[in-house]
Amino acid sequence: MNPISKAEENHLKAIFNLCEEFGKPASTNAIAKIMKTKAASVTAMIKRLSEKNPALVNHQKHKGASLTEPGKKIATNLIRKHRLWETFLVEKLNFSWDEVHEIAEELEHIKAEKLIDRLDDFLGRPKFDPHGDPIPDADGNFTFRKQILLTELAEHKTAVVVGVLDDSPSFLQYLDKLHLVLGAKVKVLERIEYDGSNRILLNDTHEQILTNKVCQNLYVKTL
Amino acid sequence: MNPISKAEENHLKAIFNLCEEFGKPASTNAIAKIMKTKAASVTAMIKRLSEKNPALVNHQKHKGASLTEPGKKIATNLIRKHRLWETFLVEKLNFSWDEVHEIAEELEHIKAEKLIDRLDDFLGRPKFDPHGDPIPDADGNFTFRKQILLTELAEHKTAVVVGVLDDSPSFLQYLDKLHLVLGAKVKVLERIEYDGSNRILLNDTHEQILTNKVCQNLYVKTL
DNA sequence: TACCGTTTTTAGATTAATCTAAAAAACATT
DNA sequence: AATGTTTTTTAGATTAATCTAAAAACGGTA
Ligand SMILES: [Mn+2]
Ligand SMILES: [Mn+2]
Ligand SMILES: [Mn+2]
Ligand SMILES: [Mn+2]
Repeated sequence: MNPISKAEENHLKAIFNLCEEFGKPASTNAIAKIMKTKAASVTAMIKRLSEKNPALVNHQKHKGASLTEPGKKIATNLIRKHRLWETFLVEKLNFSWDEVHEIAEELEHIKAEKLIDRLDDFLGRPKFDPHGDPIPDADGNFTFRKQILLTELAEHKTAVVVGVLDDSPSFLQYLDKLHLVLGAKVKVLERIEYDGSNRILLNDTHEQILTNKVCQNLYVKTL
Repeated sequence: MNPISKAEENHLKAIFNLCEEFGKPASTNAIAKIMKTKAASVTAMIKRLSEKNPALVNHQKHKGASLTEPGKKIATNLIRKHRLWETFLVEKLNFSWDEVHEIAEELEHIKAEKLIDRLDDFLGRPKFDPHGDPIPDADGNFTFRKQILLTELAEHKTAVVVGVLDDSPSFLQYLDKLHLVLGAKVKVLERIEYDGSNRILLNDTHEQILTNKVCQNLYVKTL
């Protein structure tokens, strides 16, 4: 019964992410939305995953799904693989940060522990991926980093861009246009009350306006 | 009807290789053997592939299968991907030549033209893979190289190892043990009539005996 | 607490990819 | 040409992964 299929892996990852985000079991509907399938299909999948040996998800009817320890192990390993491949694509193959997610979505399902460990070495055991998301180590431990949204940075304070909340291609491309790449230095010169937009100083040199929406999706770390 | 599945791709590759090797349509049984399935399953798959739009295989009942031009395009592109990934694994991730086939068997199915072209660039557009097999370019053209089996090299002649016919891990590992890697220089000192074994001089320094079976699976190129 | 809208599950169907067993066709050998 | 063996195809079944439609359960509000 063992080898885990791509569909099963993607469900596990969806459940993991939803549980992390909301701190409670993932609903059938929410999972279906991520998987681009229907709630009925998710119910069937959850049933199969919870009957695996060992069980990969916990599930009581109408109460949502969460992962067991073996399930979490698989999910974090998928995230590890996804983020390492994204890093490879950006660092070694010169892809831009908005192009790599889709491809990594496929590469993450390649099953060869040795491959991913060698890739990790080749990349110099990076701790964060091109979007600033932490890459779990082989044991599933994430590196925690104190970060806040740019909307939470006090006026007149300076910080460095370290990640994004929204990682959609359109947002990432827009950030490129604004020169807001990882590592960029931003100082909040003025927060405009009227519409929540922010006048910022970029890399000590350029002044520009960032909408509230942009600032709500940018993670920064104070110096 | 379009996106081609992994199972379909593997069948196309099997048909391509069989047609190349024997110069005639591939039999259901031969394909089944490569795919590790049954003849009945292959018949079903061939039917589906020949009813695709465009058709990928030519097939008349009881007469074997061969590829159409669109089918050949897909097959050579798979071979290109397989061999580029093998090269990546050996050159960049320090895998040995006997470990890479299985992993490449999975990686070859990742669908992203840009990925494979970038990988090709990253590797320096190699013409041959770690087993000495030619890597087709993006248009499907293979680099031809004049090569013979070591059994065909005349006594007292010198040549360089450029490839293997058998690429099974056990043979490759045995070659490593014999220091018969790609690029090694071999001179046939004596061909022993009794059992077809060969006394050779390796890299101008070491003398050793190679069985007929080994020599029948080693490609060399005269200087 | 009874009702109503929403969410989840069940029931039943479909498609791809495989299997086994049986029938049909092709091939080979007297 | 007749017969027997091998190969290929057909028929029918199975499993994973999905769907739609209907039934059941849940949760909030009157
Ligand atoms: Mn995925
Ligand atoms: Mn990422
Ligand atoms: Mn393959
Ligand atoms: Mn190879």
